[in-house]
Amino acid sequence: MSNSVIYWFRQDLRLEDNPALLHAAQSGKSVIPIFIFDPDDRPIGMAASWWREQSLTKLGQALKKIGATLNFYEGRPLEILQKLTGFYGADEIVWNRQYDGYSVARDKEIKQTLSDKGIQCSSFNASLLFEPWLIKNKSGSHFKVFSPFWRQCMAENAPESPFPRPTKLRGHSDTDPLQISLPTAPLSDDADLITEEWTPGETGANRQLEKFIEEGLAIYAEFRDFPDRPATSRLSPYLRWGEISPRQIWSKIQFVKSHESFSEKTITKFLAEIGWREFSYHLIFHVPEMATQNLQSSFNDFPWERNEEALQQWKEGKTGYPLVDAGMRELRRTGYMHNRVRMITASFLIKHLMIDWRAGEKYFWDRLLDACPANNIAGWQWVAGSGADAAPFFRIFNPIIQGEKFDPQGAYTKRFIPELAHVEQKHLFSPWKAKSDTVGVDFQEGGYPDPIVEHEYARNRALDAFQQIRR
DNA sequence: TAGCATTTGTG
DNA sequence: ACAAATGCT
Repeated sequence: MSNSVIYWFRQDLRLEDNPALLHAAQSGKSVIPIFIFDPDDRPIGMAASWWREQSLTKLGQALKKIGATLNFYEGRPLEILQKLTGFYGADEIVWNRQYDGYSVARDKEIKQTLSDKGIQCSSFNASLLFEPWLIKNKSGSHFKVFSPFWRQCMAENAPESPFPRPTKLRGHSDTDPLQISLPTAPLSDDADLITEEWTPGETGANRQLEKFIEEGLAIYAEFRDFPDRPATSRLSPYLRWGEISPRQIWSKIQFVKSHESFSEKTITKFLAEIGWREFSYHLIFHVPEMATQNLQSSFNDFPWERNEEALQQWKEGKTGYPLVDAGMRELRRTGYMHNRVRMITASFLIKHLMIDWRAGEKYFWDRLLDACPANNIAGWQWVAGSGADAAPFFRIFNPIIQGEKFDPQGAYTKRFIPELAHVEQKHLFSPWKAKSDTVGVDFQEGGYPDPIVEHEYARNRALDAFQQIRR
């Protein structure tokens, strides 16, 4: 009586555009939707855990409405799946693919082991517009540079349309003894702003996309780099857990493009950012070692500084560079950081403090709501210049100029650094110059710090280091 | 193969 | 204007 199918949720916490779930629903079998807390997965941080708990709760409710119950487990997926197929007499397991090294290896082992025992394992693409193995350059290998990669993607057939949400699932009335209840993931007190502007879950994701199209898309190309402007999509945490898919975003944007009057430029620019996400997954799939190793091996000789004190000051937003500190404090309090500021804070850690990008990557991973196994790694390597498009001094951001350029009113900076609320704009990004004036900045013990490193000195030191590792 | 591209800063 | 290296066609 093999008439049930196990649906394994991972990073696809939605019902719509979910090919594996649709496949399960259409099989006619009873569906057992499960989520497994895998102890071998890279541990996620507090904010991300909170998000996942919220999202899983919503998912469970949505599944209930269409007739199925979401079950939770903790342990090695292979063992759990093996036991569950036995318990439920399931002859099939379905899931949507992941692309990082650990997941690929794990899923492959599961597929092999269980297929040998007569369990059919089917996987689907639910989180990318283009499968990484389908995009190749003229010499037949994977792209290492974004622009030609995305150009090639755009030359491919348009991505598939989103799959419809299943309207009814045949549930299963039995329960098994392995189940656990969904662990709660509370937030600490200093993360007070995290819950303010987010609604995790599929409904929240779709609302966020609507909101972005209404309020952000038109000004996206012009203002996406201004952290005080509501011009970015803020879809990253939803994309992280698959509460919305790139296909859904793509299709919605195509619809809007043909029905409303957005400029070609702003739409192209936004879709290219979805493209950067695709590119990150493409890279991590083809070069899984990049999670811990420099893409460019010459970087293995880079003279990184070991400086725990500076690393800590960076983490706490106490470097003395207002825009860097504002970004790091935004991250600490909200679990989010604006994209432009991510590049600036990352650049500061790597170039100004000469601290290994992996230390920064880990901290972002631990703190970000949207910490993504592909984007976080690729983003840090991009800033480090340890990838194929290395261009070191193209990417030593001047934190003072960046502030003046992208936070010209100082609203973003002052929001997260109240100590600087009364500094006049011309000194906001170099407040040490205002010291002699009576501008009301407290530089005393516990007040706003002096720069922990001088910009010009740091820039030259970094350039020398890059010179050292040149072949 | 030579030209193009490449989320910038400095003088 | 110039600071460089690499991938790509």
